[in-house]
Amino acid sequence: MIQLYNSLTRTKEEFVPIGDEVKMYVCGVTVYDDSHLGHALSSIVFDVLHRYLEYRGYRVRQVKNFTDVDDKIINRANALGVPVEELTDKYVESFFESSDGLNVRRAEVHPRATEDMAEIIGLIQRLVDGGSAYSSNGSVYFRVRSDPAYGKLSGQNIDQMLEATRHEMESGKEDSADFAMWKAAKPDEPSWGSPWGVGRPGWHIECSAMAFKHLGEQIDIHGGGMDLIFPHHENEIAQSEAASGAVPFARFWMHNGMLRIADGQEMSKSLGNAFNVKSALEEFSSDAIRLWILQSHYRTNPLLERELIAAAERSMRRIRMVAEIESDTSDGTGEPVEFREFEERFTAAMDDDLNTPQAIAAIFDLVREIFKGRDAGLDVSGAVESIRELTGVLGFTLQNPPDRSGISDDDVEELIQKRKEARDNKRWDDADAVRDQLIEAGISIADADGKTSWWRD
RNA sequence: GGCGACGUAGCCAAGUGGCUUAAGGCGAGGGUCUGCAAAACCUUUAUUCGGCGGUUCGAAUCCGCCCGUCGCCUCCA
Repeated sequence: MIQLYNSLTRTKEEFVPIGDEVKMYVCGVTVYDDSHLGHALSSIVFDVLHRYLEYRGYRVRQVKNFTDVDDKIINRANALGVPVEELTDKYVESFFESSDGLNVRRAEVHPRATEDMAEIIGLIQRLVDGGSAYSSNGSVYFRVRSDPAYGKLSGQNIDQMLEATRHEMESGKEDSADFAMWKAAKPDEPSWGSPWGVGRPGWHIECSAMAFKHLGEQIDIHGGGMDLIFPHHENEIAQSEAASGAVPFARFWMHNGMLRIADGQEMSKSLGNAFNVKSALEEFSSDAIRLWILQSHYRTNPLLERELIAAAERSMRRIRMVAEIESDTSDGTGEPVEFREFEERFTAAMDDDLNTPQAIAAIFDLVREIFKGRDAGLDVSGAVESIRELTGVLGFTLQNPPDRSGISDDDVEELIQKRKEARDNKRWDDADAVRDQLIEAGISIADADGKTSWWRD
């Protein structure tokens, strides 16, 4: 039984999909810049959920959107003097490059707001017709007080929220708590025709419209960062449920924690301290980044520090080495190493609200068993195969980290051969000189069973 | 002010009433192996879970207070 924490009820609940296929919507990114490790965190968490649900036998249809019309995009495009579409195309592509680099599987659908404009306008129309929204001066607002359940996700009360901050009453709003679903066009902005005049969609409505279009009016899982709980997801719930009458819009609301940066501040784009995914991938393997993230539970706030990713890179080495063992012991003469109990621990941990730290602990315990089994001459092939499968569920590639040494594989092999000759003739000083040369170049070597293995640090 | 999260070894981080006299990883010390290393394995590194009280046969886990850190309250994954 899979249990997931539902932000809506604030408890862990048994996960049972509504239909044959798990319908999962995850809030994607606004495409106006390269993605940073905070986006990577969210992508990796929901990628692992996607993979794990499939591992447990579910079919999954994941939708992850791109917000490609919004103030930040328009401002950035204007600042750069490029057309909005050119900017958004560039960063959609950049997002995919980063995701691919992190071995995040593509969602089944990656819709863009501007491509689903008909559905967005249609949904707004339904809300206007139903009385929960109203148009005013070419804009359309959601009438928040028409929804008695408003605030159920964030635990907020409308009046208390309004007390906290002084709001400029936007002209045309009935109530300052109301939010825009359609914004009347200003000069020089991208705009679309609508029953209320030319304009563009507000932020929240696109997710409701795209979820409806690509998944249906009631979905199993809706995910995103914790920072989206209010107002974004609160508004999505209000709109979606008001339009469809299907309650709840999403059975499970899942929210990943926010990255912490080293000085204790929350990472945020507005602080300008984003750690770019592509530059991280130049330094570390995707596995190291994933391990660093997945060694914390997804609802906590992982600490972003270079040294912690470097530590994860060292940890990955153990797993990679064990995953490469198979050929050495394929004769399988000894007793097989037991691995089922580790798989059971892995599954039990993952079933419990995706407890990846515990699942990873089970993997490391199995790694130790395999090394011990290998040294004792046991048959480790099944256990190694198990390691490959379990690490695959977590999206590890078991590929080496990026090469920063500047030395080719052939050169390394050649030097190792040279060292072997020296060792065969017991010219230890010569052999050690070669080893020092390799270490200097960022290559570590290990002699075992008459063979020398090597890896890049 | 409202809503919420957190404080576990040098560092990261699970565990949330007895199965744990606290997983796993990184780091560090000792040992086995090795020409020497490395890797691997063995072993040591929290009698204790921010502090003080309370509930209980029993608490890191529940309750209260206090100290400290952080997030959200209409930009944000």
